[in-house]
Amino acid sequence: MLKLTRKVEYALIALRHMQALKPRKLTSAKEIAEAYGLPQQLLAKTLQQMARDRIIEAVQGPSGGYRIMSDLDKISLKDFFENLEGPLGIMDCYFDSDCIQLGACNIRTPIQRINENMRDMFSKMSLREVTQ
Amino acid sequence: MLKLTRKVEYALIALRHMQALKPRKLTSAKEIAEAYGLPQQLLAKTLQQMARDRIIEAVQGPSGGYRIMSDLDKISLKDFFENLEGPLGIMDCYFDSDCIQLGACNIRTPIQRINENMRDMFSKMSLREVTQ
DNA sequence: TTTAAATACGATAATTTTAGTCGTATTTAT
DNA sequence: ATAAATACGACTAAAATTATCGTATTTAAA
Repeated sequence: MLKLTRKVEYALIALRHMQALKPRKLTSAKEIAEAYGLPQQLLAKTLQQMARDRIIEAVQGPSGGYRIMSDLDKISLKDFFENLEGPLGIMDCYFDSDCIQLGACNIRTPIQRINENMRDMFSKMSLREVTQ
Repeated sequence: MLKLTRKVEYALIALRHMQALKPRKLTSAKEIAEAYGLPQQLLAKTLQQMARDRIIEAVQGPSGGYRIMSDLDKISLKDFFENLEGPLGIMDCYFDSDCIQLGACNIRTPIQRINENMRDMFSKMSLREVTQ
């Protein structure tokens, strides 16, 4: 429980892999997928999303690939998680609010408190701390 | 993401409901289900599990029901969550360990660090804080 | 002592979410 | 031109979650 998805897992593995390379050196989705036994296409999508978020840079064409672009110290785990998977919280009544009751619900406030604690905690951890 | 399940949600709603009652007053699964529009049977299972964990006490027979039994101050959210849903962590390679790679995996240590932070955070919050 | 209202709980069905694949387009070094 | 890479929407498969069903047990009260 309180699990995050494979997308995040693959993203972390890829970032850690890239960080071990010489700066500016490119690596491809194929390379990473083979090195860690990950599904290449799914990994590729994750890399593409990180590229959109400008965490990594994509270079197209043969001998293209990806490389780290941002300063990972400056990215919080909270932002990283939320970029990949949307808002971070233990229940989603705060985001899609299609919950019928709301009126009757007696745990909105406490849940909000937990969410804040969690977001706060992940705001204070940098992506670097995890990938280094 | 990082969501917890309905079981926990229903448990919190029920606890909060019980806490608003006079001490030792019983309330039934049916009563709670109707008050908050929850599926009665699923709620009942959750209550039964809490009863096994001795957070609440079950009284059988007609005019039976449940009432709070423990001092909610003394129960951490971590224990509460884990009783209901098993070990708390953002990935489960630490629990079922049927992960094929392990050797190749490069994020075990960082993930462990995140898990520890999270468990630590929930260890420091009491169930009472959430239900009061 | 029968009845009815409650808990107890394993098994199964339905639903939703997550994970993974496919197909095709685009880019670009060689 | 070709081939190797990224880009990405649509779709399928698998897994996890949520909900229901059926039946047993307990026990207060008529």
